[in-house]
Formats: sequence, structure tokens, C-alpha cells
Amino acid sequence: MKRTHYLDELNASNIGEEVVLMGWVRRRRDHGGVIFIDLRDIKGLTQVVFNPEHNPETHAKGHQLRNEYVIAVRGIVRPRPDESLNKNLKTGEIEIFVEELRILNPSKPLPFMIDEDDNIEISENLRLKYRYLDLRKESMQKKMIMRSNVARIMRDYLHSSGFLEIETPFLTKSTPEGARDYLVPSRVNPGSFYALPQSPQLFKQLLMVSGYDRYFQIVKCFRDEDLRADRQPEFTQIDMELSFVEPEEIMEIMDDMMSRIFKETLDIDITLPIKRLHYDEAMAKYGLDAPDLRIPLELVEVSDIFASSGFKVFSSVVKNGGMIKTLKLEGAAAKLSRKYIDDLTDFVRIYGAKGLAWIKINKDSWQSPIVKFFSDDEKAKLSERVGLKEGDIIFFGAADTNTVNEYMGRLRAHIGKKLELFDESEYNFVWVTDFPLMSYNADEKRYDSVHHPFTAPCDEDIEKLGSEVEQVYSKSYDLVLNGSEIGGGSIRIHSKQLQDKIFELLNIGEEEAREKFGFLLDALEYGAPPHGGIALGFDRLVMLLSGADSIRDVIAFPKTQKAACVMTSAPDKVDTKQLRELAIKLNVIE
RNA sequence: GGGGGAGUAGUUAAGCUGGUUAUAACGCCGGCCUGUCACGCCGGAGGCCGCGAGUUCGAGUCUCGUCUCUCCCGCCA
Repeated sequence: MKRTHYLDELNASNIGEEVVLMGWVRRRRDHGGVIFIDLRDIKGLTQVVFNPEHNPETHAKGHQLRNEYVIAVRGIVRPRPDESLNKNLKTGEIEIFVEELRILNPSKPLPFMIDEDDNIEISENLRLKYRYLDLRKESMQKKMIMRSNVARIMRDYLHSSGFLEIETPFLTKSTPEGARDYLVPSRVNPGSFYALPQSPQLFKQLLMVSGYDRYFQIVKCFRDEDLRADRQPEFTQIDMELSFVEPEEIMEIMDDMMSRIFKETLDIDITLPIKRLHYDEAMAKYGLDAPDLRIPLELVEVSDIFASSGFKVFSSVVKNGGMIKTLKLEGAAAKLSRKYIDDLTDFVRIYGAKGLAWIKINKDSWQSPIVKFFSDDEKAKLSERVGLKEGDIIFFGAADTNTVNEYMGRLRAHIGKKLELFDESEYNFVWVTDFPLMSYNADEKRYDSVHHPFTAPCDEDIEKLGSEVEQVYSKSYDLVLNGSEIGGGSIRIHSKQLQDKIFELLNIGEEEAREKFGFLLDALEYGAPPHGGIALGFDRLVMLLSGADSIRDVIAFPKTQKAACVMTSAPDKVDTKQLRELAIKLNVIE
């Protein structure tokens, strides 16, 4: 028998045709007499009917069917009786009267039901152990289809925009900085290791030197760091690099591509161009470099007001170069109980806050544990700066700049969600641009790249590389969707001299630079064009598009939080023979 | 490395301040049922209460340890 139709294709126009359908038994409704089977495949659902009057032989065989049996049926498309039409089903006008049934494969009862009730969440461990069954669920199939569609849209778009898809190696060289590498031992070169790429960064830059002009790749990247709801050790990037471009051109291409993806997958129109926000403004107003702009709250700095305050907690912070920022919630004073504020205090402690001061603006007085330390002048200035009205509540963050921004930024996002201050179904994009080039690493007594060591500084800041390194901005841009960074990139350095200078600031010695990046430094001297690029987190993007709570839900075979696969039980021990071939001796205490 | 949550039939859960035979729903098995689509009705099977110690006359319940899953901090150029 050869399948003639998928299970979403038949309707009233097919009545009378003989068809052959194949799929899984989603559910049987055995009335003793007539038997109804919902037959399911990747496309949809069609009801097939075993009727003892129509065909006693197949009807008898139909009694054997159980959930998830794989079957083939040959039968006639019949109209359903008027009272039995199912409007919720695409194929609900018709049903198949079975002439012949073949059981292609029976199925044991499943460890969990495929025909899911969305309210029942099967333990993730079990889902992952039987991932092939979990993926059979309609909700998972929808996500995988969405993922495939997004990849297709991107490929189509990039090909039509002159990009070439070029593969780069997975077995490559370990590089310093960045994430921990996954290592692969070399049998042919005992004692030497490949590293799996954290990104194809250097290869794509070299392709620009080779003159390919526009490159892209949908590519796996590997980082051996601890996992999160949105982080997997192997994940997929849409990686791109372009020659002879400035940031604006790259952002325009991304704007265009994103708007197509959202139009074609969710039928949502993105307002173009996507808003551009300078890094400094993002940090000032939102405290985070990936702000969720759907939340209608902004932080306000008040350090100057309390610089010489009698309230030592504040004034000493300012004296030590720290910062005081406020977050105001209009009219929320009555809504927030003492318990609620205590919970918020616990929340900000996670991010290094020592406490969370607050003031409720009541009708006759300011209610607060700290306001008694404020002078009238300070109160007046505060009220004016923040725009306080009766019924408002404000929170204060006071600490070193990084800590304040971190926890007040998180607090803003946290409160925004908890108090439902915005429409969660909205999609809000923003570009955050011009990140600092480097930040000082006090532990290591050197500078670290904020993006990566190949990022170009802004032209007007290059002079400052000598003395005011932290005042140097970079030609960088991150794409942020609803408070999640979904991509980032930069214009790269194409001058050997400048690259040398950067390595020097990063405390990567000439010899080490030579050893680790010699091939890049050489390449820069053979006619490297100005170039830049971007990489998008494909899994995260699909996660946001499909409304998944976890990156694991948009990856067919993901790892658990301990970076294991419970289906295959990888990672696993290997034979001593294999280890010997690789010249590896284990030093693990059993 | 650290902090929180979870682990009880195949599944999802209930099981209070420790107490006699550990419940329910769905699923599974058997029977009945000719228009269902979460079919219905009747009956049945199914448990190392994650694992290991301890406290106790007695532990699913309390204590400690341990494993697994999960959320977060650190980490993730």
C-alpha cells in the first residue's frame, strides 16, 4: 500500500475517493459496534471508522488496535452525519470507512501520554529519557516546525542578500579568554587536543580576508559552562560576517531579516527601524545592557542629592565613587505590603544588594525606615527629581556602580513582571550600541574585552587607548528582544598595529598572541578589508517566537542541567583501549 | 563552588501535628456498548513512598547523608 494523503488533507471535496492513510492511533473509541480511531501524523488528524455492517472482517481486526499503534488503512472518504460534524478539526467534515487495515507496528503502553493535557507537566527527566516520544507530541512538533521555518526564512533571506554559506571546522584550536573549551584529544598527535569552537569568530574574519564579502552559517557552538534555562553547552548561532560595512548597515540587514521572520512565522509587523539605544543610556535608565523596554519604568540617579547627606549609608557610597539610583512605582504604595517589600529585598540580595531602602508617600507623611535621616532640602530635591506624588513608592539602590545597576535593573524587570505593568504578548526589539571596549579586571590586574578582543574601538576614541581605556567605546551592537540578548556583533579590527595594541592592553604578550592568534595577525597584513558581523542565538530566538519557557523545548535532543543526555547516557566512560590510543591516563577517584 | 524547589502506582497529584490495609484521576487489563471525538457503564491489576543511615514501640511523614531533575548566583570573550 502506498500512502495517498497526509492526515490534514481530506475534506468534503474528496468524498467517495478511495484513499490510503498511514499514521499513529491517537485515540480509539470502541463502541463494541462501531469503532472510531483518531489517526495522527505530523500534519494532522483524520477520523477512521470501523463499521461491522460495512466490513465485518476489518471491524474485528480493529478491536486489536491500541494507542500509538502504527497502522495503514485503505478506505473510502465518507461525509459525516450532520450531527457528527467536528468543527474543531480541519478534516471534521469527513471520515474514512475502512476496507483494509494493516498494523504496521504495535506499541507498548507509553510511559506518558502523547495526547497531552497542557495542564499536566510530565517530569522533564522522563520526557528526556523518552525524548523520541516527547517529540511526538503536537506541541513539540510545532516548535520543531517553527525552528525549521525560521532557519529556512533566514537562509532564503541571506542567500538573496548575497551571503554565501560556508562551513568552518569543529575540530579547531583552543583559544584563551572566553568560555571554557570542550576538548577533543588527538590520536594521531598524542598529548595534543583540538577544541570545539565557542564560535567561528576567527574563521569568518579570515573568510573576509579571502574576499568572500558576505558569509553566513547556521552553526553549532560549544561552551563548557554551567547551564541555565536559556543556556546549553552546544547551541546554534546564525553567524554572519560582512566586508566594507559600518554598524548601521549590519543593523539594517538584521532589522529587515527580523521583520520577515516575525511576519512569516507569527504574522506580526515589527516597527522598523528597530530602536537604537546607546549603551550608556541603557545602563542609566534601565541598569542592564539588555533592557526590556516593555516595562514602563526608568531608574533615576540621585547620587548628587545625597553626596553630603547626614545619612551616612548614602553619602559614604557616593564618596567611594558609588551611585544611588531610585525606582519609582506610581500609586503602588498601598499595594505593596511589608512582606512584599521584604521579598523584594531578598530578591535584590541575590545580585549583591545589602538591602533595599524605600519610601511610601502617604497623604500626610513619608513612611520609611530611612527618611528620618534626610534633610528637608534633600527631601525637596528628591521629590522634584523623581516627581513624587501621594501614593507613590520609591526604592533606593546604593552601592558601587556595577552592583547598583545590576540589582536595580533586575528589580525593575522583576517588579514589572510581578505587577503586570505591561503586555507580555508584545514583542519589543532594541539595539544596544557602543558598548565599552574594555573593563578593568581587578582580580587579574588587567583589562578584559567586553565583547571580544577583535572588536574595533570607535574611531574618535582610539587616542584614549593609552590613558583612559575605560572611556573607549566600541563599534558594537547587541540585539535585545523583550529583555533577552538574542544577538551581538561588532566591527572588527583590520589593522595589525591596532590588534597588537589591544592584545597588549589585555595583557596577552607578544609571544602568546603569536602562538594563539598568529594566523590572524598574519592575515591582517595581507590586505584584510574592513569588516564586521554579528551572531544571533538561534535557539533563544525560536524560544521567544514559540513561547517556550526553556531552551530545551526548542532543541530536539538537549542536555540536562548537568550537561548530560539521559536518553543516551552521554557523557559516559570509555574503554581503556580507547584511552590508551589517545595517550590519556585518568586521574579520577572512583 | 553556593542558595532555593521537586522526587509517593505507568503518569499527574493527595497523604495534616509520626499510628493500623498508602488514596484519587488518567492510563493499562477484562467485560458490556452501533455515531463517538476527553465516548459511556461495570470490574480488575498495578507501590523498594528516589537511595542509604539514624531517631522512635512505630517513619511516606522527623533528622542527617546521598543521587537525579529543575530555578537562580558565580561562570558564560
